[in-house]
Amino acid sequence: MVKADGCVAIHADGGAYKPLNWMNAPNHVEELDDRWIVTNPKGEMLTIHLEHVIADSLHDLGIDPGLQKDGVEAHLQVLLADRPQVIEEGLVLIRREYPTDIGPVDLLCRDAEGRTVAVEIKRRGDIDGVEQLARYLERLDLDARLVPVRGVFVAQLIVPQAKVLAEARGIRCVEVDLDELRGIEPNALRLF
Amino acid sequence: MVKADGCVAIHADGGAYKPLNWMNAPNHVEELDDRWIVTNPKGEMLTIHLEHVIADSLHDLGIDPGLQKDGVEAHLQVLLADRPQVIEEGLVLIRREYPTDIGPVDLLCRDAEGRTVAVEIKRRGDIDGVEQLARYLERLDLDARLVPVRGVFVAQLIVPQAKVLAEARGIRCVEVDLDELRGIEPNALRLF
DNA sequence: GACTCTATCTCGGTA
DNA sequence: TACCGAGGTAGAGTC
Repeated sequence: MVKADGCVAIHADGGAYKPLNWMNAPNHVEELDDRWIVTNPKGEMLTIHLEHVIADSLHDLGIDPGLQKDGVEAHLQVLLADRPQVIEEGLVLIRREYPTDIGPVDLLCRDAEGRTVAVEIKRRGDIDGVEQLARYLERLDLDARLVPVRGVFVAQLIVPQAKVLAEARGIRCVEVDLDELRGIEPNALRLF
Repeated sequence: MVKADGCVAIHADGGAYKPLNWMNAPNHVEELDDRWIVTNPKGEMLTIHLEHVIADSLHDLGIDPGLQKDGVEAHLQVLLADRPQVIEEGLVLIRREYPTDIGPVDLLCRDAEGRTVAVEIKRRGDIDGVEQLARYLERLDLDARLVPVRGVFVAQLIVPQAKVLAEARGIRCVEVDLDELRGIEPNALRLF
């Protein structure tokens, strides 16, 4: 299996997920008739001899949408989508996971003055989260139906550097408390 | 990726060899139109929602030939095939990897008295290695051209239990030193 | 970016 | 079979 970044994995037809052998990106794959020669900048080399070719196909899978493992961010998103006024008085949800060509915006809303607001939600608000939101704003500003769009960066904790950067980009920062949010959840499941 | 044993791995198109998510065998894959539901006896469930199907192919890759990672046993075999007298004075190689219907014998030799000798080589000599050689001897004794065949069990280290079992089976044990063998190798590559 | 710590770890070795 | 230790660890979280 050769992935988009050029990494190579040789799998057995069973057992664990770990390949029999592999080469991580970055590397260079030279495809000859009877063998592939994979080399990397470290000077390592892997030669794969091809006995029989049963299938050989190539698919462009586009941009990796990324993986969301942590349920906290998703939970925050659900809670805030249900109660956007917690972020800002008068805020109304347009749609959750609003798609752009560089990925989905967590919440797209409209504020009390009818202006479009893009909300990025993180568990912990770091600089890269601000950058991400800034990129989304750039894309959204190309849409005449939405423009002008402003951004709100929401997290349980926002680090000082992220706050500074957000301010410089004209992005508002809001810190929310997950437990408090859960507390005002009307149909919250409770064990005790 | 679904392997022959039924295990399932969901890979991103880049990065590491580790899947984003997976289910090890044994498990059951229910393939519906828009999703796959993987369940295992432990009661775990993984649902894979299919947004787009770009490719879907199935290949029978036959029996897994297994993987040989450790070069030591192979190296020992090459060295000893070249110099069988190290195992026993007067020993002459008939052939390496001599095939039987239950697998190949590492070395088939003839001793000073013209008797056939089957040699099993291991890095570490355990009981199961002795058992393996005993099985080979049983098969070889069915061949009128070779009979009677005796066995020699060769390893860098032979554990006491294996020695006892070998003696009981009339199999001679020989411990060899790989470094010493390399030392007498005539064309050995040397860095110092 | 460097460091630390976990893992549905995986995998091999040994008693 | 069970335990123990290393890994081309990988990957996430933290500072």
